[in-house]
Amino acid sequence: MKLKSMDISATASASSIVFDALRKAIIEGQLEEGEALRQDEIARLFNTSRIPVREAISRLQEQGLVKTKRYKGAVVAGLSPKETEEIFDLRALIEPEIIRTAVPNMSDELLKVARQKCIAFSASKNPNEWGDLNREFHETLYSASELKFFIEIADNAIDRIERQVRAQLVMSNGMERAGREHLGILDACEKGDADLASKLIRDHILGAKQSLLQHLSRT
Amino acid sequence: MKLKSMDISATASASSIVFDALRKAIIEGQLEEGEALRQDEIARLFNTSRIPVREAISRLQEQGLVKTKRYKGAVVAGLSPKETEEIFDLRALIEPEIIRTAVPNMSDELLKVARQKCIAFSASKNPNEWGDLNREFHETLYSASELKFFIEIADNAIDRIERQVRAQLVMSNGMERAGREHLGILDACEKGDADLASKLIRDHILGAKQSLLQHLSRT
DNA sequence: ATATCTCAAATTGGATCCAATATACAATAT
DNA sequence: ATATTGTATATTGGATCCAATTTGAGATAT
Repeated sequence: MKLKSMDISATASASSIVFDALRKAIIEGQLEEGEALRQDEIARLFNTSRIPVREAISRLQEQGLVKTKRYKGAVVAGLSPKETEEIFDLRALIEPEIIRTAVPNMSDELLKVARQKCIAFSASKNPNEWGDLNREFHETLYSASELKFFIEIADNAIDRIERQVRAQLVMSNGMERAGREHLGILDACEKGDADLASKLIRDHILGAKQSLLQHLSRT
Repeated sequence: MKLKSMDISATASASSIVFDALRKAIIEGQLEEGEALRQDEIARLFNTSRIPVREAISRLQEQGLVKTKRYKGAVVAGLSPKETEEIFDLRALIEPEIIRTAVPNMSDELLKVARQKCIAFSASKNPNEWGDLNREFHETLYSASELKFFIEIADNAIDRIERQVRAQLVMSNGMERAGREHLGILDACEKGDADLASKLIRDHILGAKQSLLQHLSRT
């Protein structure tokens, strides 16, 4: 048998497609905070029935991306400044540990990919791309870690504040600073200095928190 | 109006009832690892249709309590020793922070309740009760913290290893040691020593991890 | 004019039905 | 006897229908 195999049973169900699409729309800010998710409307958009939509919404609720009330439906979840701060603090606790365990496992190949993301991030002129590349840079580094639950939690935490982080990147010097910090983190990883990388990630996250909270308090 | 009010709109939906019941059955070990969850069977048990059951299962999947495969259904999720270890490490990172912020907010009333749970835990002869009281003790203390996301994550982490922790409590001196450590933690909270309480919680969790991993490696 | 009370439309929650897939077992061929 | 194929049954995924609840516009009373 020379056929290239592929696991057909792993094909996506309607509900998972809807889930992925809604999640993306929420974290990218295409659906704004407080906006209602109409099951019927979404079902029509995806040319399916409301059943998969409801399953997707219940999963989003479990992830904290939407809030639902019985007989009233789901709305995109928002965060108070205090909640935003807590999410950043959570990241500042979790992600340094991820990096610390990831550094010893980083192959040259992975570091090369990370450097590409890093460069692409700093070079990009497209605000929509910034969020993607920023995230891809972090996730590339984290992927070398074996702490899958830590990564799961970091991913969810990032999901919840992604919209705000994207807004912050657009702020004056948000991009420039992030790009500089990314380079420092990458250097530490390349040198194999896990403690330094860990510390820099922490500073990077706490710095972003400060910057975002200031931004929020001014508006 | 002298009527004691109650939010009728907050009455539980069928899917949330099923979710709660399944979650409880899983973490208490009534459903064992790898066991299949048949939608039809569960629907009959709760005298409902499969729709709410499916929503409940998809939420359980998002919580990591079951694993599902398309067209094959859901089975109760298990953990490898390595995964178990990671969950404990996660707890050892998160819960000390929760306690640290909780201690300054603990009312006398709350401390009294915590002490009751603590005493009841040490006094109980019923293994099934141990798990409940152990958890209630921790959650009582944590409830004084305002870190709701941290608590959310700790709750989920505890959910995932609850079965194993219960098994561990039954082990020789598992109960006795836990009871002793609880007292130490409670004392620190009553004295208002947040740093000490935080450190003791960390030791408590890491000690439980060691004890459980030894138990696992011997069987 | 304002507040209260219908009542129809919109929306969600749940039940029932059909389609797609997996599984187990019998039938057949080698 | 073993391996393969066909087939019936069990089970899940999804569509459609009905019931329960909310919402908002208009009617009515004060």
